[in-house]
Amino acid sequence: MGRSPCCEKEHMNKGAWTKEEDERLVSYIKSHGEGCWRSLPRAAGLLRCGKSCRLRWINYLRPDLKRGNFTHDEDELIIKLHSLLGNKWSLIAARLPGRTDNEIKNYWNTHIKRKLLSKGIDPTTHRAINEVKVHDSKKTEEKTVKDVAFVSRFQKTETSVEQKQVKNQKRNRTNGLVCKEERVEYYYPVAVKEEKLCPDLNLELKISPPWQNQNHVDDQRRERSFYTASRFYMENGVECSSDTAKCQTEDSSSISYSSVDISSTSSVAYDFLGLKTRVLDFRSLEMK
DNA sequence: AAATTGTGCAACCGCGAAGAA
DNA sequence: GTTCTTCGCGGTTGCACAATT
Repeated sequence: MGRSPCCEKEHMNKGAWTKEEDERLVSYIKSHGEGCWRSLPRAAGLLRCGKSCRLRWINYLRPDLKRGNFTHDEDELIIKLHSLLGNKWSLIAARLPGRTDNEIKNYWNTHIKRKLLSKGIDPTTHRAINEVKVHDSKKTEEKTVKDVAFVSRFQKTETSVEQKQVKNQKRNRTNGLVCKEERVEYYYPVAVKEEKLCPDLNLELKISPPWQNQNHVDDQRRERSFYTASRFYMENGVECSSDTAKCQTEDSSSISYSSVDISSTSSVAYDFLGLKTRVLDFRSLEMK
C-alpha cells in the first residue's frame, strides 16, 4: 500500500516556475519564514505542492545561493568529499557554502564524472579503472596495483544493515559535534601493501578513554605488520597529524582508529584527490 | 538551413524516517 | 504499538539550448 500523495496533483501547477510564482514564494518566506511546507502554498497563494515550493526555494530562490561556475577548489573538494561520503549530496553540499545538493549532484553527473573518467579514475570507487577491472575479475591477489583510494561507506554496494546504521547515525547528530560511532563510519579504508592489492580491510575501530590511547597505539603497531597507518586527529578544534587518531567529543572521551597509509604510497589517483598531504576535519563534515 | 544528437540543469518522483495523533 | 503526515534525500526525467552532421 503506497503513501497518499502529498497534494491533490490535479489542481496543482507543474513544470517550470513563472516569475510571478517565484516572487510570491520569496515574499511569503521573507515575511513568514520557512514554516510548514504543506500549508505554505495555500497561504502564499500558489498552486503548487509544498514539496515543489520547498525545492524551488532551496535550489533556486534562497538568497544565500552562489550562482555561477564551480571553482577549481570546489571541484577538488567535491571529489574529495565524494570519495569519503559517496552520493551523500546533502552532506557534500553542507561543506560548500552557497551550493545546493541538487546543483552538486548535477555538476557531478555532467562534469566531474567525465573528468575523472578521462583521467582513468572510476568515479564510483575513486580507484584507477584498471584496478576496478582487477576487482571484477576476482584476481585481486594475483594482480598488482599502484593506487590507493578511500572508498565510501555509502556506495550502493553497502548492505541494507549498513544503510540503516548509517541513517540512524545520521540522525544521532548533536549540535556541531557528531557522535563517535558516526564519525567512525566515514572511514572505509582500502589498504595497499606495497604493490599487491590486499582484500578490503574491515579495520577494527576501538573507542577508549584517553588514557588508553598509548597502549592501543602500541597494540596497533604490532598488529599492522603489513600495513602502515597514517593517522589523523583533532584536538580542541585543531587539526593535527599524529600516530594516534583521536577526536574529542562532548563527554571528553576520545576515539582511536587507524586509517590507510597515505604517506608512503604514491599514486596518480591519490595525488589527484589531493589527500596525500592534507588532513581532513571530519567534525566539520557534519554542519547541518 | 534543417535535422539530429549531445549537454546542462530545473524539477519531479518515490522512498525512508521522524514525529504527531 | 500503529497509522498518518510531513520532511528531506537521492535518483531520474524532461525540456531548452548548443553543437554537430
